[in-house]
Amino acid sequence: MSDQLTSREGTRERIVEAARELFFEQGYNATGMSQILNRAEANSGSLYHFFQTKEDLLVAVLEKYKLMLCPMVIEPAKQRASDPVDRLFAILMGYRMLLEATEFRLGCPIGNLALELSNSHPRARQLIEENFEGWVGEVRAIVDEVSDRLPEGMDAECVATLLLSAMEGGVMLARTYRSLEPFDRTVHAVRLMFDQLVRGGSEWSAPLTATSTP
Amino acid sequence: MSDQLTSREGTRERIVEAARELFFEQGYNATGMSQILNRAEANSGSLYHFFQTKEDLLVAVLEKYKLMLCPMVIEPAKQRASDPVDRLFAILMGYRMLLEATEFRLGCPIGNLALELSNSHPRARQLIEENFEGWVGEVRAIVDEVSDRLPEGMDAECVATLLLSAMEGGVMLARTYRSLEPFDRTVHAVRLMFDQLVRGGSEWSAPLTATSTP
DNA sequence: GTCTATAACTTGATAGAC
DNA sequence: GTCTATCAAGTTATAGAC
Repeated sequence: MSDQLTSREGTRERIVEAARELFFEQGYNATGMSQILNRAEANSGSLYHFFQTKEDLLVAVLEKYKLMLCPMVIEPAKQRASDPVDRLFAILMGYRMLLEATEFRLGCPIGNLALELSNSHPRARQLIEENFEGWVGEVRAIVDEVSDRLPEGMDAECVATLLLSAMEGGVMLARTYRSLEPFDRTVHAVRLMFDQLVRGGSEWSAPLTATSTP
Repeated sequence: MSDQLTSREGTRERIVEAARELFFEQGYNATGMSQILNRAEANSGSLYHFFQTKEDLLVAVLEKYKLMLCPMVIEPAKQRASDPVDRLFAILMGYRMLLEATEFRLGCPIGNLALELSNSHPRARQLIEENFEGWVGEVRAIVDEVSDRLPEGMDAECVATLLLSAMEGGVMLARTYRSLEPFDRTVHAVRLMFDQLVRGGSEWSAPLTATSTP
């Protein structure tokens, strides 16, 4: 760290951040390099000094998202709730808050790029996969805390994957409908099923097997 | 019908179909008009005779998808299963089959366009909403057949919305991972929760209230 | 590392003959 | 309704001075 006296890295970071915001708001193909340069207040020469192609810049954005997962998504949710199950839904509520605050313009930046680029940009696809994998890993770690209460045939990986799918789908519907209702309906359905699944929630810790009464 | 002797409508339909395929495979912004003309084997003059702008063509594609929902998605699934709950999951399996057949290149054409265009193309956003609304309506009608077995606090609209969100999220993950595993995990989790929710499936029709034993 | 100017190409869309 | 030719603007990327 601090290995070189040269370059405060200010310009590079400004460019990555501008690209990140614009890709988030408009998508990758709809965002032009000139637009990125405007927002970053940088010049073409600077951009292509750091990144050889537009796709290289996209890669840098997706690397940044991997670093942002915990400080921006996971930790804030953990601070808002202490019970494991509540923490899972606090993560989902983070996306709900963003949808509301931006009037449905912003949802999940990764999901945004996933469908647009998975067929055409292999390096981006790989990094998007790693971003999803990070999300599922963090969420699975929380689910693991209550995994003794999961019924047979259901493991923490399954639950975490469902939470990610439901979140991404719910965000997609909310942005399309410009309403929180489909997102809320999705989360409500998951929560209700979830409560039946990890029967009893945090108060009880009695492990459950196939057929049992509350 | 057959109101005019002129124009067999062949060209217009070829253009719409070519655009539909390319938007599905590549997205809207990544598809150029010239590419559409190539695939449709038509000329620029013909295209702009039928559609004033690229967005007008997109609108025609989304109108076509509304007509395709039942014959291409709902009815085939209904033919593959007779029990209502099985029919719901047969619809999801339709998307799984498409993912598999296209090696994860094609998932849901509407979800594809939803995230790309919801911020920037109001007319498209409205039509995408109508497509989702059609899907949820068809699925809700199936859920209604077992709605007497849903627990308190859960209605058919909620269940149908969860199924759409889970499908869209599952498709997104499968296309990103280039694997059916995340899709299957998602569906498996929903199915397990579902079976607990509409306890017993089609054999039993005993309505359930809050706390009860299997 | 940053600047300006611009190359090389593609884009969505149009004009006008047929 | 179809054709060819083409426009103006925008695209990603580069060149070369500073």
